[in-house]
Amino acid sequence: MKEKASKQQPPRVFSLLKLWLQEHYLSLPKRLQSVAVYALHHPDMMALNTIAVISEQAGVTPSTMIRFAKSLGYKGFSDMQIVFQESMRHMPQPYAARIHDLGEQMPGEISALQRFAAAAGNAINKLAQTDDQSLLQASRKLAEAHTIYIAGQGRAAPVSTYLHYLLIKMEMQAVLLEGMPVMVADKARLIKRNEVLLAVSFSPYTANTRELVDICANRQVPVVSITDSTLSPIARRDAMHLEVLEKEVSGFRGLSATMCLAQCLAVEAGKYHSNMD
Amino acid sequence: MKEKASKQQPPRVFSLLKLWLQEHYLSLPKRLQSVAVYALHHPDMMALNTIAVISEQAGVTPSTMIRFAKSLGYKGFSDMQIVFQESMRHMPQPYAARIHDLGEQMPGEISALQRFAAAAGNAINKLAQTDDQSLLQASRKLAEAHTIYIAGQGRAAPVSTYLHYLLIKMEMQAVLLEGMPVMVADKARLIKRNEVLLAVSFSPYTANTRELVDICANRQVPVVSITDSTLSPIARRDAMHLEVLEKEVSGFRGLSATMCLAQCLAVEAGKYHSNMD
DNA sequence: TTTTTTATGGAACAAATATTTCAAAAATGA
DNA sequence: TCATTTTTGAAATATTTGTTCCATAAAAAA
Repeated sequence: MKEKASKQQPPRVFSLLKLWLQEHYLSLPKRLQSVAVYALHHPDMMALNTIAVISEQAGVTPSTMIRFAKSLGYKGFSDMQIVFQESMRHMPQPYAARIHDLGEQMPGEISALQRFAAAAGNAINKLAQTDDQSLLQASRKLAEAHTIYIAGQGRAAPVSTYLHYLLIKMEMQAVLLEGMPVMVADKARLIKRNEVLLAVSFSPYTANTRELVDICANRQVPVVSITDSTLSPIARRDAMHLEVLEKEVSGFRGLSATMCLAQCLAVEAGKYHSNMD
Repeated sequence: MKEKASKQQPPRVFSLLKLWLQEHYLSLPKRLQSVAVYALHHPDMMALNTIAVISEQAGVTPSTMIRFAKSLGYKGFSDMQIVFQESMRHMPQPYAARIHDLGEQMPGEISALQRFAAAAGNAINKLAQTDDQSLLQASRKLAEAHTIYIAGQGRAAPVSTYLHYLLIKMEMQAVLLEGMPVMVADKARLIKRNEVLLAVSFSPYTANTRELVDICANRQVPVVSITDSTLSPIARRDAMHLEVLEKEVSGFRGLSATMCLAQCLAVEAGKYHSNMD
């Protein structure tokens, strides 16, 4: 080994790397210092680009970049880059990072509750970052409708139950479509154009809910949907769709972010509605 | 050019790419469809990893990955990956930090969605900080029961629906107590001591659910409850109660943290249960 | 100053990664 | 059904990218 690598294990999380740099900054060679400054100021570059462009941006040679990584104890540049990449992955999701750090401190067991909570928090954060436009449009659509018919089965059932509860509380006309598939389909055929279907469906998309959407779309009844992907067969048929994606934990997807979205949709709709009278 | 690349310029921002996929999804070959699904569900992977690991995760061959990129009109995979990377770079977390803050409601123009998301995030954070002990005890209690009877009305209804869904999926015997109050009370009187009542109730506590708890407690049937306060009349009667408190936004309490707790409870119970057979 | 150590940049090298090619399989249409 | 087109996976290839090596320059110690 030529490079005087620090004997200790290199930091595997960005927050620790930062700390290390702050401490040892002064004792680093000139070029390595400028790399350190650059790395702390442009972590996204460090995560996403190749040595060639990073070193060029930082004003050093590729060799220096690798020396930098090795002087921290990493196996090479690529090894260090992983740390930056992970930090990006978690950046918009502070919960995951926290859990990750927690795991370092107490390598034993992270409680199930915390894993679930982290996943829920992530999903909610992602949701908060999405654009409101479609949400506002959708809620206006609901507010304008004479009656709102709500459909959703399986994992989506709790969501439709909640939407129904909220809309009723907001003094809006809402009907929960439940019961035998055939009867529900018949009911759906009676929905008028000044009413609206609010469909909730997640992968794997229940044929039943899909059918309802088709029925309404064909009859030019407005459809608002909540799904987990723009690729869902539901989303493709309607004008207005809202998207939430929950991560799987222990084989099950949560509903935390979805419920948040539902609440927001219903309350916004209620606001519009009350302003109309 | 072998690949029938779409003649138009490929989308250079992620949001447009999403739109494009949504439109053309159906006309894509099978494998390309699965790549599309994967790409939309794991944009971070697409941005940070190499073809080899991405394609492996997505369950396709590297070739398919490149074909996918080309079919969108990109020069190759790398060209497309840039779009994913950019989307990561620009993913600001304007309110993610704020979500973390407790109870701080900044004035100015914060969208409704973000206010709701913040409240949900707070509730989940609080939940994650609570002790697991009672959760673990409760889930064990559920796992040991022959049948789980679930009760919850009004705002609690979506929670019981979800719990029912989850427990059934975990291959446990679960019955949702719904319908006319009188009949439900009659059913409750038939619950045996080796079964359990899982009651969900929030303030203002519905007389109905409270009655069920009383019936069971008097007959020495175990009761597990989810409520929003240890002072709730439900909690006082049973041995095992779990607490979640959601903050009110625009006059309505959310259910995000509650759903998270429900999921955790059910999955943990399922784990115990499957270990018992 | 001279000697020794350390730091630096560029070129050669090795490893990995993306891309292309081609034959086989599947799907489609007659 | 058979012929034709499209789709697919595996291997070969080309390219990019990271790493190592070494000569030179700078700094530190003598």
